[in-house]
Amino acid sequence: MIKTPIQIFDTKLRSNQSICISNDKFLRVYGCGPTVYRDAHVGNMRTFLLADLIIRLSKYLGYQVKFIQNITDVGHMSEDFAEDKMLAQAKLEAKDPFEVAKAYEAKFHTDLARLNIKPADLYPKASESIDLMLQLISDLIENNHAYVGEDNCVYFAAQSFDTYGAISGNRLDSLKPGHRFEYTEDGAKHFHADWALWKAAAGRTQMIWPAPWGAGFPGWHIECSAMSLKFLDKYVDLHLGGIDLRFPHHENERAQSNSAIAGEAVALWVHGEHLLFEGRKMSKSTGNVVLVQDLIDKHLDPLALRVCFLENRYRSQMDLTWQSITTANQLLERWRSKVNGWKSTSTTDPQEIEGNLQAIVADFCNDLDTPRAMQKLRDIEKSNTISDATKYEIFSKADQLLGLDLLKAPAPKRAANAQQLELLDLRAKARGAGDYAESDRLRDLLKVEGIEVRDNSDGQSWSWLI
RNA sequence: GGUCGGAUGGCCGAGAGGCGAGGCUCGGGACUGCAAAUCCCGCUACACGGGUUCAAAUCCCGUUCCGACCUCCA
Repeated sequence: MIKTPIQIFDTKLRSNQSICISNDKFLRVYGCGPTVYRDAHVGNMRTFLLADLIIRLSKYLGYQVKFIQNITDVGHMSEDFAEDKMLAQAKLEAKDPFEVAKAYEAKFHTDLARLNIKPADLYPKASESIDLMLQLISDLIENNHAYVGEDNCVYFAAQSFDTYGAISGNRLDSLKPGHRFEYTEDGAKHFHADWALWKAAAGRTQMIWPAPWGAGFPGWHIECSAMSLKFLDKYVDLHLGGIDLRFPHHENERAQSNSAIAGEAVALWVHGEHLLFEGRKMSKSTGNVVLVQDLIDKHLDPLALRVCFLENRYRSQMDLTWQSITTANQLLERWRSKVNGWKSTSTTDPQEIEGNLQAIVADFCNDLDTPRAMQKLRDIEKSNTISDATKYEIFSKADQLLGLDLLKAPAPKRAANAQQLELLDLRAKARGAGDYAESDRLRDLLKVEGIEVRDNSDGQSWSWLI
């Protein structure tokens, strides 16, 4: 057991815990991935960034990591059968459900790359892990944690698992149904809190598989148990996901996994808080869903999002706004421009570099206190005592953790069109001739075009307004 | 009803017993033909009521308000 210096808040124990490498070889990380029935929005990305930050930090400290993230392409059900998300979307797009899943999965990977989120070692798909799940379900029936209902569905017996509720704090007897949902007793479950491991096909014809209990498809929670136990060799050092998954998903997953191996299957449960957009929960019905592509469409660097996320602790709910994104974009541009300017000048101060990096790493190790690390970088940026070359070294090394491409040259400017160039030229001439009334008029016209003109000692320059 | 979190200046947000984080906005100044950018200066806050302490935004007790989850969700 290797105890790393990384401390992270464990939802189950409600306190910071050290991340440990239980097999002495590599950190075993499992993260709940997307259900690929729609585009992943920026809120999803925040959760995926959480895994990236921990993995970058671990690797920076010299540890090996094995990271598994599932792709849910089947079985993520609504209560209502007819509304399986995959199938509903497939119907909407008039495509084969697997085709739909494939398309959204590809987009998911694209968005991760845009945010410099490094890929997992493996992305197992639920649809390709049916055998694993069948085996696990059989094992659970075998050791009396699950039963086949009269409806040919297989249910997990919640009461067979002693510490059910340890993650969320819910107690089985308090989980009385009926507050938010009208609970209808379907008769097949022995207990209201039991959940389906295997759903009988009933009338369904797509995305179903044969099973000992009859054709059907897996429940949502079972895939994460099956995959994490299989691909991480029956023990997870760190399990990640969004806060909403704390209950019931992770509670159920824990019950399944622990029951299967007759022990604790996950050392630490870590949850990322949700994101609001302009003060409200991001949702289709509110109409405020923001995608990574939307940033690109607005000519913003997707990494500006990363800046926003880094400036807020992963464990606090944050409100994202276009204002905060554009501000972050400006910071990114400023840093890149400065970092490039700091390069290849003066001498470095190895002690200064080491001290600052250690302090930044210490912030990361302290439950990913990225806002504090960002602040340290702002201080270093402004310091009068640290040499430029030293600043360059600090920023370039810190970027291994931040993932902001700080060494990249500032974004090349989009070219203006012929008419805009003409206006710029006219303005330069008017100003050169001392015709300020005309040059100001042209500056206003250019502003309408989204161009901001600046006058410098050596003439005019311009940039796009965001 | 149960569970988990919150409440800090105009706004956003750190801090977790004693030194007013920082960012954004705004106001003043330098620079500028004017702007912009940049730099300098300014803006003294911790929901409420008790308590502990030499000292409380921070700890304790109580209250109010807000959000999330409760078998959809990152």
